[in-house]
Amino acid sequence: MKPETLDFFDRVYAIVRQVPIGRVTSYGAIARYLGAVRSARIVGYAMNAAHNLEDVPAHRVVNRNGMLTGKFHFEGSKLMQQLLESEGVQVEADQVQDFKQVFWDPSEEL
DNA sequence: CACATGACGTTGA
DNA sequence: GTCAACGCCATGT
Repeated sequence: MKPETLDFFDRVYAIVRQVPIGRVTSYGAIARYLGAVRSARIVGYAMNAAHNLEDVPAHRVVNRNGMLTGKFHFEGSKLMQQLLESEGVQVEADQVQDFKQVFWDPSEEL
């Protein structure tokens, strides 16, 4: 692992950790906040790496569509939805309901 | 060193 | 409005 990359990952983790309960954010929003608008995919990659870290609630991070794209990467396919619902986020068909409301933009609220 | 892959996003048809 | 293709950048082989 390269130090610089770790820094990027660390930044992503920092943002995800600061996501309020009952709120979700998107990979692109995080990438944009970090100034890496074109690295939205890398954010997802970071989540994959963060998969082992308990401090990083990856379940609060969804794609721009509000769809739980990474649910398959969790232990159980339903775990992600379960966690979100447990926090008060309505999820249906692997999609966050009222995504516009629960959406948390670090660039605006942080 | 070059090729293929991926928890995404944007643009064009 | 939906669907397909391209681009971006880090990782793994």
